[in-house]
Amino acid sequence: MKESIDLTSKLMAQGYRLTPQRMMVLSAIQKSDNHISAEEIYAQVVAGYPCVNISTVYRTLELLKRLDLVTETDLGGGRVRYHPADKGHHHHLVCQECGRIIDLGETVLASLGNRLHREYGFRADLKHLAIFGRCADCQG
Amino acid sequence: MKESIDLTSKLMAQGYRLTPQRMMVLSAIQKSDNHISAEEIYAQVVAGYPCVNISTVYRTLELLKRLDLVTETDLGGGRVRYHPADKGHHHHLVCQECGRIIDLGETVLASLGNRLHREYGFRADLKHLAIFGRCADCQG
DNA sequence: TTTACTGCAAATCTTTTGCATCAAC
DNA sequence: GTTGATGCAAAAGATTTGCAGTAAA
Repeated sequence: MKESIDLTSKLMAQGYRLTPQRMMVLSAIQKSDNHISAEEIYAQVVAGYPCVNISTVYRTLELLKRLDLVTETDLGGGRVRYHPADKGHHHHLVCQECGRIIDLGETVLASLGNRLHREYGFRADLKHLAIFGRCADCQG
Repeated sequence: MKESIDLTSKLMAQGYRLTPQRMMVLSAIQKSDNHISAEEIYAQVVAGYPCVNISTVYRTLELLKRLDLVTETDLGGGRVRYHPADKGHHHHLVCQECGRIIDLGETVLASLGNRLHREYGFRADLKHLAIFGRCADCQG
């Protein structure tokens, strides 16, 4: 359980406390094979510990983001999703038809990033990029 | 006033009515030199016609999108912006530091789109893409 | 005159916040 | 025992909806 060691040490290092709620939120994110929303995390946590409040989930997500244990991706349409930071950054192709999320390898957008920097002086945060469209299955 | 001819004919063609509210919403979007939010549109419209309600603005935006008179762009973080469809599609670089929005020409992402289609079979809707990061001025 | 559109108020939905209590250290 | 974290409830912000009155055709 590398991630719980990470959590413990990162929390301790900055004077935060290790609470069951925090462990459960992190664990829910680690367990999900892909991107999970705040509501879904809440549902998972409540299943094991019913009296947890959703505001705690939000506060914990805020903290875990700050500690770089989870990454937040804004998939548009108000859909904010989380995934473990240690699973690596990746880009997302979001199918607007079926909602499927396809991960792109980190390298795919590298040349785009370089070009944006060269031509616009813009440092793109391509880690959190979501590209919308239609996946192969949904093209009628 | 090409756009009001467009509006009139598109409304008539489908049995919709031409109301001052609709004209004012469209005009606010046309006048804005860039991307405008629902609240900003509302503020503009109210300035000229105080009793307009914001729900009418939202309903009108819905209609104008359906009629392809305005384009909606989700810039993330719950920021949805509108711009005239006839001003052409473009991509956006969004500075997370100062909020500035830089438009990219349509061609910049063409090769990316081709690659996504070739390698993933994914038809990317790059018209509405927003890329986050830091603009040249905000890199400390 | 018909019925689509509007204004109003209330409802949603998601996320945030104030505060008293509770528990990790 | 401290004081940071939690649960609860209420607030906030953005958007949607039901409904009765209004006005475009």
